[in-house]
Amino acid sequence: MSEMNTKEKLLLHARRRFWTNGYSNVSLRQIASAAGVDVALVSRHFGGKLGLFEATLEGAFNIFETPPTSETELIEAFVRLFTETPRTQTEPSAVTMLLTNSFDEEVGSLVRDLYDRQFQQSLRDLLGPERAALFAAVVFGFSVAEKSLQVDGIAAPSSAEYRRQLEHLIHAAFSYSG
Amino acid sequence: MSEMNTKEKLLLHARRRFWTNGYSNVSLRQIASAAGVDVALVSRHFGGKLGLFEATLEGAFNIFETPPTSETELIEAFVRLFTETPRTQTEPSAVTMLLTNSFDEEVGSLVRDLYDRQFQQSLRDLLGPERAALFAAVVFGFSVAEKSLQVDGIAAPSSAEYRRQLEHLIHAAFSYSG
DNA sequence: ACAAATTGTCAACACTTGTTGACTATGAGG
DNA sequence: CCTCATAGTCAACAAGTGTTGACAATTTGT
Repeated sequence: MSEMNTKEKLLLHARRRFWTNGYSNVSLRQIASAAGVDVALVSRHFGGKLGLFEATLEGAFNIFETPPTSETELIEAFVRLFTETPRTQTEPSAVTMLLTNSFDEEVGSLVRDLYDRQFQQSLRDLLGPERAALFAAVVFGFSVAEKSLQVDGIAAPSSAEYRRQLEHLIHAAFSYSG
Repeated sequence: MSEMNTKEKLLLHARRRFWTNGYSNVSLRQIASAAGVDVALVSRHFGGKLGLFEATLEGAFNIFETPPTSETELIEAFVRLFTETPRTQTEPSAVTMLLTNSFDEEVGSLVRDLYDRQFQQSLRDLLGPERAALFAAVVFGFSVAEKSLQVDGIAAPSSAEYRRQLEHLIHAAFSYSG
């Protein structure tokens, strides 16, 4: 970690804190301190707090090596986004980022638009609006119950049981006929 | 609204702002200003910011006239909690409150504990941990997709179609066998 | 080696935050 | 009427916010 330059260090810790605690609940001094760097360098490298946050969104939903063509391919990638975390196990996932930031007054619309443009849109094109919506609802509900409310009875993510529960509901979403 | 005393006015606007924007994202001055009241009166009447927030949680999950005894009764009440808002249509719902506050560092555990103690607990007792969890996941997913991400394809709440979509997924959650 | 651009350091800025204390109504009980 | 607790007003506080400018250090290009 010491072999990163300042920009990378800031970006790493910014993503960690912004994604898990929400944009408005994190101060630049907290991030800079965690990165072992002066606060002023944020404005220098990223133009300000908002610029730093936007930089953390780079490739947030970029989970395809190649754009998906079939339903199964897209669904598989989607499930992967929600069950795995981007780098290590301790890093917050893109789903957590959505839950903590989509309500924020300053970056809420930014985050929602990004999600819709980079993800929900392709879901809609492939599945149609109703099934795409139910699909997203199911998969987000799982994340909320697990990450946000920490409801008992939901298996640990990345476990086989978790996938089984999730796929059961996904199947239900697909069997919906408006 | 002018026939309310200061304490009631503060409570009303505090609930509105705390529940829709999250505890840390709202300042006492915003609330006091919206209520047309001096800031210092918050500490006078509620002891401080945290006391005011806790006061807004009074009866947040209190949607039963009488405690539910059957599954259908409990499910009905649960669906009502998620599709209706407590007072008027413009007031934030308890679900919104959970989504905006359960991640907060200062009040997150408070809110999560309250939800579990006052709601998920009785769900678990009646349905067992797995089905209770899936049930909560389904119903929360709906709220996230609608309120937080504003996904297209999900019908407006309190519409018949919304209930139909929701009940379809709920039925799926109940048909799960671990 | 020199000049120039980039990167880092430090202190200050204007502003907002929650909270407190002194002071002034206001109104009820003796 | 006087007293006194409750309610409201106002100004200040220490702490924390994002951002900026002046300066030093370091790296880069020639």
